Amino acid sequence: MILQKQTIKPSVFVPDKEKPLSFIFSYLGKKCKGSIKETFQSTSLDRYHYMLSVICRKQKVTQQCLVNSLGIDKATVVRIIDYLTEKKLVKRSINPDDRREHIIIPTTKAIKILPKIEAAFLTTQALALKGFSRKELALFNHMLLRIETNMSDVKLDEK
Amino acid sequence: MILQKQTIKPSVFVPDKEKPLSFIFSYLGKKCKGSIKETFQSTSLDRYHYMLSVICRKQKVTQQCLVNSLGIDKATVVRIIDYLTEKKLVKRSINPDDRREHIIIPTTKAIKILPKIEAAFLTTQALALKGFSRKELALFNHMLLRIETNMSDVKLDEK
DNA sequence: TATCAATAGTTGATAAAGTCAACTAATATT
DNA sequence: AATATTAGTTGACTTTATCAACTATTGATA
Repeated sequence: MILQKQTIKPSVFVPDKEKPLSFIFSYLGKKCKGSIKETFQSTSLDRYHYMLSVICRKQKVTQQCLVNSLGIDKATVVRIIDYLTEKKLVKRSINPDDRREHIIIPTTKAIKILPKIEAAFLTTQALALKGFSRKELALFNHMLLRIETNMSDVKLDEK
Repeated sequence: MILQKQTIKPSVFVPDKEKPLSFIFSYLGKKCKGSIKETFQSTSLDRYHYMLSVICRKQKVTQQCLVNSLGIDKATVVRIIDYLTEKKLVKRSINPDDRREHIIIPTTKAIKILPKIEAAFLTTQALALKGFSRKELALFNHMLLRIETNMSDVKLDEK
């Protein structure tokens, strides 16, 4: 007879009063990122998918604009743009109307992989929200929006 | 007359089809962590609030147990426990029933600040979910649970 | 118009948090 | 008794972030 050792292996996600929202959100965020990586198997880009999609979709994206869009530090943006430039996915271009600004231009390579990135977003979303009715989807989205509004004055914690 | 320059300053959180859940969750997670830090102003602990609360509340918490509870690498757990030990908030104690296991024991100092940590969790939660009816709260919680179940097979992305 | 303040971006030093592989010690399996 | 597995540790490394100091450019103002 095999005596299975009784180890404490609690579920990561037991809903109890004590589990803070910070953990739940961060945890689900990591899960979603993991899913996107699984779906978007590409040698050309292993991270910064959302950043690149913003660059591709918006017009005249400056680095400061990305700071505002993503809520990250400008120094971090510099390094990410360096990385994407190295990968030949974007180019910096000085704005003639304000020579301080660097407009980030996606390359054709980036434009090409954009649909795959967005497909990965949709696949992940479909996986996460599987079983949600149309009404529930709308409600959930609205709830997230309300939460964001409620927390708009709170500083981000980037660690 | 002051000519206000028209910069592109989009809201961080515009709900559109293209904004991936990964970003929304991570973003709200950071917001919540920021709120907890704001609320829990303490010299004794600036991070790992949730980790410490799990240690305080559960019985016989081993490091492996924390790996399972928080979904993080065992090497990371080692370093966090080192940090908490240095701060005199926990102690390692070898389990006599299985001398491989280190049971993490909270100190009285940790037990003392636990209510403050939990109060910060509740304050943040109240802020985030402000305006939610009792019914909506239950629904939201249930939706998060469904999402977690949907994604249980997906690997985490720890970056 | 000259001066000063503000803004966009860069850089360097540093910190936090994670990875992976190799390792020890203890326990479980066969 | 030999081997496999598990818990924890360590070292080298990577990613992602911070902050402060810096340049270049533009805006405000006296």
